[in-house]
Amino acid sequence: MINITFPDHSVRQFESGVTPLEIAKSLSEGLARNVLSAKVNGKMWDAMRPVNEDATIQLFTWDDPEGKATFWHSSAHLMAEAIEALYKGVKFGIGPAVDAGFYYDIDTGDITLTEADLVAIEKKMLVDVSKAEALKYFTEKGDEYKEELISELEDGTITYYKCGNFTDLCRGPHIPNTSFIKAVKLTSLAGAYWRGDEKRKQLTRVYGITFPKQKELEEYLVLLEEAKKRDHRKLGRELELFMFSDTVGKGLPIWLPKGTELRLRLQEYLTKIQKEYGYEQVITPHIGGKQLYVTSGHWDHYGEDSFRPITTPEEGEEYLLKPMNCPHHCMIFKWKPRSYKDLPFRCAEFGTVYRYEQSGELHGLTRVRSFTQDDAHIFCRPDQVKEEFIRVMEIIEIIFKALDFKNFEAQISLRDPNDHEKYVGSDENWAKAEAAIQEACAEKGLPAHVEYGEAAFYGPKLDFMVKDALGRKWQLGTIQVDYNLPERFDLTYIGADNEKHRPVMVHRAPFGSMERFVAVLLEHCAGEFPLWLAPDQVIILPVSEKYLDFAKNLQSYLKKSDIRALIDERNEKIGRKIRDAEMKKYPYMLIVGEKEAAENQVSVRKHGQVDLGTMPTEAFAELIRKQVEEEQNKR
RNA sequence: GCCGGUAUAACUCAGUUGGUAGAGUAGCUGAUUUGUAAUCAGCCUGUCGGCGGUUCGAGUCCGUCUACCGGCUCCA
Repeated sequence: MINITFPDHSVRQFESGVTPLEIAKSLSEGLARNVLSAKVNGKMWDAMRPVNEDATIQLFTWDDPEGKATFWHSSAHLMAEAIEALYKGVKFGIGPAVDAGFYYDIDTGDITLTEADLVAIEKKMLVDVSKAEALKYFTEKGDEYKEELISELEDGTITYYKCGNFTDLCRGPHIPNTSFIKAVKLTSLAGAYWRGDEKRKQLTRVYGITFPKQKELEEYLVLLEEAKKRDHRKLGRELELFMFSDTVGKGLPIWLPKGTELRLRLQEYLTKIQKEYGYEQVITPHIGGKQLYVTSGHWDHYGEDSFRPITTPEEGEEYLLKPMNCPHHCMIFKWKPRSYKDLPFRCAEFGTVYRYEQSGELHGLTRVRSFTQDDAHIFCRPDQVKEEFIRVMEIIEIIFKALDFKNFEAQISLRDPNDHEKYVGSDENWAKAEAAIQEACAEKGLPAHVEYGEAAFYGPKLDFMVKDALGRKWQLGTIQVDYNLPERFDLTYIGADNEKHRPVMVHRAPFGSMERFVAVLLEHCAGEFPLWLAPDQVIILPVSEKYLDFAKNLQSYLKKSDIRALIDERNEKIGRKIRDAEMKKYPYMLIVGEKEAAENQVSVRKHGQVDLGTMPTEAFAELIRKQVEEEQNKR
């Protein structure tokens, strides 16, 4: 007999060799019907795999993320089996579960899969299946991808699965029976490099998702449609915030008047906070001499993947569109001798930069070739680094709070421990910089996960990652500790000992870029901006043309009170004006007719709500002022 | 850059097996003067993404380029 410990710490005895499924059955028939996989002593486990020793056990169903992962992983195998049956001679790479569904990377040889094939595969998948074992199979079959994976596994740890006629090398676990899978949707086809290496062969990746009930698939598809409605590219056009033009060039966003209004509000807000935090604003040119980037190391690292240098016609001098602001700011630091008493020097700029992003990477406002960073560089003494770092974290905290960004992930981006070639600077400096970030996070109590290989070439970063409407992760805010650029630019300050010392740089951008931030903000609020940011805060709706004069007086009064108001002057009925104003998501509607004009009042209607009643115009202006103040002070 | 897909009016989309393009919305004009989510009538709108080819004839078939969409790779 063995002792099985459950998550509630209760212990029960079972025969050695008992399976999780049998354990579930002893608890309840219903549970047994729904168990997909288990965790035994911390290891993922098949529901039908015997347990031979004392163990703690967790049982997973569709309601657990682990259960879903098992379900989808098995679905990937089911799909592979269907593909193998339909297309002879295809070879299989990997087929894992992902956040929403699964994929399988496949070498299809001479065959090109198209979307029509996906339907055929879906059908085939829902026919039959079972499970068993085998191994030399892959060599005999000549599947070099699986062979490579096998060769890296320790002997005795290899498990593999057979699914109908399809046999796979796999760590499992799998669901007890593929009849659990009742609904299949293969969602997309894509190329994917084998093992993520661009130099190796590109396989065909098939994405899909499955469910235990047809209804759940339908609900998922509806949810997807809803998410697409929040797409910032769609909302950006509908709300007239920004545009692109093939003639201007791809990846070069153009901010329309309403989008500019929104962006300026964000910039104003951050500028105010930065003043409180001792920043000084600067402005630098959009181009810089090539030598600047040779010195910084950027030319070495990105020169080939940048816009080509601009040259002067007579002298042939080379200038680069600036891809970042730090070298310019270093020159500002160098401009005059600095004393230890002057530090930290916090140099801020909304700096527009230009980067040659691969054409396939461009994506709405989130990945562009020209964007404006809410950039700043803090030049400080080594003993000030941690405090300065924490003060930047505070600024990011204030901003994320003001905008209700709750679901961000903090990521500590460190060097790739296996590839120091990619980075500049001494190990000693890197160690200091990486330690500073980790200490600051610990001190601030910020939960952050470490990601290796994600550092900038000159230093480690703390990145704030946020997901968009479709679950894609984007880096917004970033703070970077840099011991290297001060050395490369030979920056110095005079210390209390009257000797020269090397300052440390902190690069930071709370929004990241105005473009990406606005994109993610748009998707988060689905275009319903908080009042303080809305390009148009109030729309005045005259009941008929007779009240246009009153509406115009009201508008100029509101504008004097620093409230952004417009008038729907169309010759339409009030119901129509309200409907259109609702669809444009204006935060407030003011309905004015005979009664209001006579008494200098306004009837207030808030977006998404009903009639809020009538109030004097002064009272309304005060209400707006108060709400804006509250929204900006959620510290 | 790579793989797959898409491209028809300002927007959202129809357009059979090749026979020279249509709807709704928006816009414009007029009537109506409106009280909390669509008033009515009329009018206008296109190099069918560009270029080339097949054909008596191409929005439709083929090639190519461009842009966009979904991924991969990259992201100072």
